[in-house]
Amino acid sequence: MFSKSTEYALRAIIYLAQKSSADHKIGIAELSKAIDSPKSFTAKILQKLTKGNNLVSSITGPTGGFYLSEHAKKKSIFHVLTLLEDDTIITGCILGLKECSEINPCPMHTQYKKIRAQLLEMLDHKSILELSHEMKDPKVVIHNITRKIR
Amino acid sequence: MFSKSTEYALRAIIYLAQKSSADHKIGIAELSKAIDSPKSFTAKILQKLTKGNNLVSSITGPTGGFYLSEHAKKKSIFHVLTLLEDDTIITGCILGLKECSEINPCPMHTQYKKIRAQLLEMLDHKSILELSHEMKDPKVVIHNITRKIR
DNA sequence: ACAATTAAGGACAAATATATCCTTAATATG
DNA sequence: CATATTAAGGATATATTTGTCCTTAATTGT
Repeated sequence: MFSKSTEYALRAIIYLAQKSSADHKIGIAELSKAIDSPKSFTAKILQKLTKGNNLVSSITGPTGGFYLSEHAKKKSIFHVLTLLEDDTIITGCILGLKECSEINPCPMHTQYKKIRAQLLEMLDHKSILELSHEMKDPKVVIHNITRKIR
Repeated sequence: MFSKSTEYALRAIIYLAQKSSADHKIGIAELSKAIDSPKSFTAKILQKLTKGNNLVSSITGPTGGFYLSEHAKKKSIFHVLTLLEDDTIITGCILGLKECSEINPCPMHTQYKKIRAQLLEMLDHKSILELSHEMKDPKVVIHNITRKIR
């Protein structure tokens, strides 16, 4: 479905939405451990999201780290996807045809467009913050676990 | 959504379902042109689908080529996916978590499982043949076109 | 000013996906 | 049998994704 990069990004963002704020920043060590992702690689991805796209905020030095502004927490998952230029799932043809459209659809177009609409709904309807609230339930996880919490 | 390999495979299969039979085989040249895919690469993918998985049939020599048996045409798109070992879309977590399940769901699990069910329905409900019938409509395309057919 | 801490950024390494080319094997037809 | 045609298969090339490592810059607290 998504690339590893996108998966790590989404997990990171959801974790940051839940745990971080301007006066409680999260270091890459804690973050990558919490979401079970490769540290340096995740750092790169976060860099991308801080750069021009001020989705993620970051501060260097002691007590520094990453956090999401309250404004950023209101953005949708879909918004994050667009920053990583990975929205082919929503805009592209399921068979990879460039010209597939209402006028000249591929054989799966009619069926797939319904699912695509729901995918977009799922990705764009809730904010990152709302989504992170799922994690108030202790059963809900954002990392690969060994023992299951019931 | 799918890898290039899978996209080519699905387009090829749909084309073969429509155009081929045991006594009308399609050569790789015609096929790759018809579905607008790299010839040799597509040949490799078809090889995979002929090997143990007798989904695609092939005959070498003059009048040879690829075709789908009537039995194969009754298989679903999802069946093709499983042969290419690419069914993570159906079985995997949208955030890439290994342990994501009903017991320990990721924050998107509940929403995504509905969409996943519909994806599976789309991929598994119709046969390749039924799907290829869509192409009886001249507007429907399986390749990248330059001029649009209305 | 100094030392410690943390993200930024560059360089590189490894793995995987995508693609091409050439030779070989099979088979139909004259 | 000879020739032409077609897929099979191996070797290799290229691109992209994923991942690591090391140095630099920024910032904090002493």
